[in-house]
Amino acid sequence: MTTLDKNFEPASFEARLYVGWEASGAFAAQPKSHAVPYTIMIPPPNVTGSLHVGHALTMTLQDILVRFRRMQGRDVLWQPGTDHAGIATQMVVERLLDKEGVSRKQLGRETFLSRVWQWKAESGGAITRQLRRLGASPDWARERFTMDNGLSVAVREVFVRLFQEGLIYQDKRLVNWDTQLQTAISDLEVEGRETKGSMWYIRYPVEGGEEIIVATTRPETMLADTAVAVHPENERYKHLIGLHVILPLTGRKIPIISDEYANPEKGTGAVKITPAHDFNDFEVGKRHGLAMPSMLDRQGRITLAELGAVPDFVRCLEGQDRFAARKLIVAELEARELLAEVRPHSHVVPYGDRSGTVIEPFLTTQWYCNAYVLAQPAIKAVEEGRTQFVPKQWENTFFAWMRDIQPWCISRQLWWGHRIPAWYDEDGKVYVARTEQEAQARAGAGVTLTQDEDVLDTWFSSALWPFSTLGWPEQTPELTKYYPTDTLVTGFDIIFFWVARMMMMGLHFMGDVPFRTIYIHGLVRDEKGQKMSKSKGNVLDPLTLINKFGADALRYSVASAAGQGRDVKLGEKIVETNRAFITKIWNAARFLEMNGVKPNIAFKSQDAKLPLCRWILSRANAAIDAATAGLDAYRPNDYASSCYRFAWGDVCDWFIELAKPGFAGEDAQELRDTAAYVLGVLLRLMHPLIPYVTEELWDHFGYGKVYSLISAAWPEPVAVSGAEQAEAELSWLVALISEIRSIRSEMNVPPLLKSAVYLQDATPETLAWAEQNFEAISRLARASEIGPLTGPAPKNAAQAVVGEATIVLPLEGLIDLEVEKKRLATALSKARAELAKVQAKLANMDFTSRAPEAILEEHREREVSFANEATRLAAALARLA
RNA sequence: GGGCACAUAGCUCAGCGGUAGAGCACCACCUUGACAUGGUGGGGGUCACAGGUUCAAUCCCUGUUGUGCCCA
Repeated sequence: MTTLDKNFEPASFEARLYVGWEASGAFAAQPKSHAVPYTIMIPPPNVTGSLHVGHALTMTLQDILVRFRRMQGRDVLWQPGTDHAGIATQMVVERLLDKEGVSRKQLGRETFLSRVWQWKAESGGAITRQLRRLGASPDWARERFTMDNGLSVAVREVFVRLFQEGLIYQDKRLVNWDTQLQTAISDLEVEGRETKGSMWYIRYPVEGGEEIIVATTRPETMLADTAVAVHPENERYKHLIGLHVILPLTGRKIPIISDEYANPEKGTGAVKITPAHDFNDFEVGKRHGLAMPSMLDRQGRITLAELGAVPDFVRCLEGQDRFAARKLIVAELEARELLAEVRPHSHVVPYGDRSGTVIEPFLTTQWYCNAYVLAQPAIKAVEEGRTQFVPKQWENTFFAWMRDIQPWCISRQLWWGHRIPAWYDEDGKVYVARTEQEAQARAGAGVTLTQDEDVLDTWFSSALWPFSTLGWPEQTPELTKYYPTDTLVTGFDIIFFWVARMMMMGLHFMGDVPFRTIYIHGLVRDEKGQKMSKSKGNVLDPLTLINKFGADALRYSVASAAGQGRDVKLGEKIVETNRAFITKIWNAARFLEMNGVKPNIAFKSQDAKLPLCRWILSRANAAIDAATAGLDAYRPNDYASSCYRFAWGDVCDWFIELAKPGFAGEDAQELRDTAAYVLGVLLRLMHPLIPYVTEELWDHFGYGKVYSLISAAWPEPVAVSGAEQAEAELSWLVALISEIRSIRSEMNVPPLLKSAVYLQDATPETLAWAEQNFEAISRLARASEIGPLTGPAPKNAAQAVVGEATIVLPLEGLIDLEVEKKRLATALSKARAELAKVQAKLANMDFTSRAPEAILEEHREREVSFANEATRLAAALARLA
C-alpha cells in the first residue's frame, strides 16, 4: 500500500472513483432482487439547463438519501432524466435560427422539430454530465426524457382517457397570452410586477345628457368595452342603471349595468367592462350575456375585426402596437376634452417569466383539464397522511392552492412538445385518439383529418413522471415494484407546478399516491441572504466550486446548511472553510496509516479492554445513532454536524491525541484495531455526505474491494463492555486536561515548562485514573508528575476544581498572584451564584411539591456539586491570601 | 389585504419547559513528527419587545415590532 499523499487533492481521484462506482453497477436498481425498494424520482431538470447551485443542493440531498438507503440494503432506484421544456427549448433553438437568418415558420414544423432534436443531441442535457461531477448516483441506464417514445405514449394515453372521462375538454375563455411567444401560458408562469403607471379618468356621456366618469389603467381597451357597471346600491348611479352610454371614440351604444363587482369605494364607483381583456370583466360579461369582442391580435396589436364599423380615428389605429395605441387614444381623448383627470397610479402588471413582456388576457379556445375533480383525491391523500410534507407546514401551501384550483389550460401554441392527439374533420368535428389511424378509423375512410396544431404544457408530461418513467401504461415489473415512490425532494417553488400535478395524475391513473414523503428544502442564497441572480452578479457556479475545493466540500457545505425550513446561504468562503474538514479527515487517516492501522476482521469491538478504546467505540455508537436519526428525520444539518463532532471532536481531538504514544507500546494492537474499526465506521457514516474522500480512504486502507464503500453496509451500534466506566474515566481525563491547559494559558505559563499536578481530596478511583493516564496528562497538559497532595498545600500555587478534587499546580514564582486570585474569585462567585439559584429553588415549597422527582434529584445533585466547588474554591483562595 | 416562516454571541445557525451551545470571525499563545487547510486557551448573549399560562418560559399562548417568502 502506497502512502497517502501529504497534500489532499480531490481532483486526483474524483473522476476515477465515479467511473468505478458506475462500472461496479452500484447505481443500478435491481428490480429482480428481493430487497425492499427505495425510490426517488429526480425532479427532471430542464433540458436546456446547466447545473446551478440550486441543483447542487437538491441533488446532494437526494444523493445523500439514496446512498444512505443503499447502504442499508435497500434496492435503490434513483430515476434520472430531463424534461423537454417546451417554451425554453423552442426559444433556444429559435435564437440559433435567428443567427442564421431563418425563422421557425420559414423552416416549417417538421424541419424545425428536427433542428430541435439535433440541438438536443448536441447540447441538450449538459446538466446530466455535470451531475456526475457532484457525485450523484442515479441509475443512468434508466435515464428518461419527457419526449421519449415511451413517455409520449403515456402522455397520449392519459390525454385520451381523461378526454373520454370528460376531464379534458375544449373551452373558449380568457387565458394569459404572451404576445411575444404567441402562446397561452400558465398563471404560474406569470409574475406580477409592481409598476408605476397612471389612472385615467374618462368621461362617458350618458344618453340624456349626464355623464359617467370611469377610471382605468388601460384606456386602449375601451375600444372593446361592452358595458359600464355600477354597484346596485350605489345611490350616485342607481338612476342610470338600464340607460346607455355612448362609448367615446367608437361611438357605440353600450348599457349601464348593475353588478356588485363595481366597488363604490374604488375609483369613481363606475367601471368600464371589457370582457375580452380582463379576467374580472370576463366574469361580469358572462353574468350579463355581454358581447365579448377582442381588440388585440395575437401579437398585441390593435385589430378591428370584431368591432364592427368604426369612425376614422379608430380605423387609423389598426395594426398599432398596444402601447402606441394607448398613447394615441389618450391624446385623442384629451383633445376631445373627454379626459377628466390623470393620476399617477402604481399597480401590479402581469409579465411573462420567460419572455419578460406584458401578458394579455386573451380570449381563445384552448384545451383544459378539469383540475378540480383531479385535485379532490390529492387533497384527501395529504389530509389522511398518505403523503406527508416535511416540514409539515408546506401542506398549507399545497391545500391553499388545491382547494381553489382553476381549470388547467394544457394547450400551448408551440411546436416543441407533445402534439395534442386530436384530429378535426372538414366540419370541425374533433376525434381524440391515441393514433392518427385510430382517429381515421373513427372518422371513416376518406375523411380528411387535420391534427390539432397545438402541443401540451410541459408540466402535463412531467405530471406523469413517477409512472411514465417506469413503463406505464404497460404493467412493467418496475411499475409494480417502485410505485409509489418513497421520497420526493424539491424546493417549495415547485409545489404548484409539479408536485400537485403529480399527485393528481398519480392518484387518478395509478390509484395511489406517487410518493409517501415530500421533502421540501430551502433555496440557495448568497452569503448575505440575497437571492442569486445574473443581474446581481452574485451567482455561484457549482462546477467552479468543485474544481477549486472538491465535490465533497461543496456537498458538505450545502447539506450542513440545509436546516428544516431554512434557506441555504452559500459563498465561496463557506465552501473553502468546509474543505478544511475534509482535509482534516484525510490527514487523520494519513496519521493512522503511518501508525500501522489497518482493518482487522478478527477484531471484535466487544473485546476492547482499554478505557480509551471502549470510550471511542461508545462514542462511535452514539455517532451512528445521531447520524442515522438525522437522516431518518430529513435533517441533513443534524446528520452533518453529528459526523463533524464525532470526526473532529472525538476522534481527532481526543482519541488520536490520547492514542499517539500507544501505537508504539504494548497496547498497540488493540489501539490499531480500534482505530481501524472507528475509521471504518466514520467512513461509512460519512459516505453519503462526502462520498469521494471516504471511498478513496476506504479503498486505500483495504476495507473492501475498490469502489465498494458505496455498497458497504450502514454501520450499526455494537455492545461495548464497560462503556459506562470508560465514559466516566475519559470525561474526567478530558476535563482535567482542559482545566490544566486553561490555568496554564491564563497564567501565561511558558509552554515548555512542565509542572507537577497534585490532587487534593481525590477519591481512590480518581487517583487511579490519574496514575493510569499519567503519560497523556504529562503530554497534553504538560505535567511533570501527578499524584495525591501529601502534606500542606504548596504556597502560591494555581488551583482549580475538577469533580470532587482540587487540583493544585505548584507554580510559585511563575504566576501572578493577583491574576490567580482574580481568576479563583471569579470562579468562586460563579459557583456561589449557581449554588444560590439552586438553593432558592429547593427552598421553594411550590417547586419541591410540584416538580417531578427526577428534576428534584438533579437539583439536589447540583446543589451538592456547586457547594463542593464553592467550598474548595474558597479554600484555594484562602491559601493565596 | 390573506397566509406561512423567521427574530438566540460580531456573522451563520442549532437548541428547548429546569445548567445558553456549535462553526466561523476576533484576541493571545504554540511551527511538538497527521494536519498552520493545524493546535491550545480566551472574551463575547437581559435568547426582538410586552403581557399571559406554569412551581419553573429562550422554549407554550396572545399581542406588538421588524424581516423574508407565497397568494390576491
